[in-house]
Amino acid sequence: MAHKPRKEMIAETRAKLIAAARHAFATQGYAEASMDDFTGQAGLTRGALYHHFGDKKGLLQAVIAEIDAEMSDRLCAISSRAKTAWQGFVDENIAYIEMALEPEIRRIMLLDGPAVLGDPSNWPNQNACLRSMTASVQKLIDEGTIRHVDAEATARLVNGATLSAALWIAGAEDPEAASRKATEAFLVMVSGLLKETVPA
Amino acid sequence: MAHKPRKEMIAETRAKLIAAARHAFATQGYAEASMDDFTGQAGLTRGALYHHFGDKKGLLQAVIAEIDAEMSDRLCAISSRAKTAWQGFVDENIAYIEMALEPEIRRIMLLDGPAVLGDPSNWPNQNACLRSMTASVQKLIDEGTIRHVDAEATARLVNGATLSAALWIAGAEDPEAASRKATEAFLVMVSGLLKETVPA
DNA sequence: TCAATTAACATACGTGGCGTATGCGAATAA
DNA sequence: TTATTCGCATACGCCACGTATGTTAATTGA
Repeated sequence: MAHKPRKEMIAETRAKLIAAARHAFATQGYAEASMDDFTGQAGLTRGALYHHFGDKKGLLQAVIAEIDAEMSDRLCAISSRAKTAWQGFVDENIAYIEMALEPEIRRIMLLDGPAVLGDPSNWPNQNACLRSMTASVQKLIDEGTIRHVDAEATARLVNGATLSAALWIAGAEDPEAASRKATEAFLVMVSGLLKETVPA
Repeated sequence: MAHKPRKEMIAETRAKLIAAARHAFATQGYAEASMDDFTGQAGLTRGALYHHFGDKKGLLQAVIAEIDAEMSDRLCAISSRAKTAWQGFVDENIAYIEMALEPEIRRIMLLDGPAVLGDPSNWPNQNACLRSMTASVQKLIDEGTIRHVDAEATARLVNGATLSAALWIAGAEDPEAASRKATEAFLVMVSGLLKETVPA
């Protein structure tokens, strides 16, 4: 049985650490996740972790970068399927709410991430989600669908609204009902961005 | 020099612990704040802390309850000064953004609080801010100023938007400009809630 | 009024988690 | 071949948290 090439082994180690940490962070939370525990479950030790990621925060950054990329992919796929840019914008935000309902994303991206690394807007090379959302808004401005507002500020506002809605729904006694209410209220609110009355 | 009555001594101990923790949490963050350190600075030990608050989380809850009450007071004062309910609603949200720019509130209420205690909407007897915001929205619905949306969902959405805006502004290279952009975009967005075109 | 109990803390102890320093084998470079 | 770097494991010390155990003063109750 031939051994794998060295480069592959290293990449595999990194991947195993990220996967183990991702699972531990999602289920127990960042603070409660013991590095000894989840490195052990990956068949490694903290030595490998410190070598590759520097410290616990560094590993969290790597986990966040991975999840962020996945979220961005999913959002892009959704908005690209829409017939109009506006519908794509709306779909993207509804999808964001649904993603934020997934425990892993809520825990890591919305709760622990900001607390440990600071606000997402200061994360250097990730938050592809925000960039994608900003691009969508800019597109709507350029094609004249919505009013001439600042794209980045609007993207942040809308994103914060959906995020907050998701947290609310997740904790609600009746998530189904909360989801419907939130979606409806969201559509009404963002209709203020439109130049003319909402077409749909 | 007569000693103070017993009840007062106890209340004083609690107040000293909360004040010391509040300062430590705000400046160093919840995770980095050592209980030995800030109880010592208050002239006490961890024994007093565990007796009164159970554990570190319990103390954080007390700190959050205090700050939440202060924020609620400030917001109520602002909205009550406004000429119309809509103007009060807008003022309240602008004020919320400004409050969220204060490092103490950002750190404790917006970053560490949710990470440690879970989302604010699940906090039992606090988040008076949210209740006050919900009441404002309900009032606007009742008087026919805004469309018939769910008050709580709308309050959450709007609050999340302002929160996100504040975090963005705080981390922006040019906070002044960011603040102006965010405020303008906010006004445009929430105008979607109005039944008729924005009066101001 | 005088035990007995409880409240309000302080002290002491054990444990676990983190970071760093060190070691070691394998791969690469010289 | 030797030297050096790389990839990881092992070993150590420290600090912080939680708990168990005092200790003193106030309160109860008979």
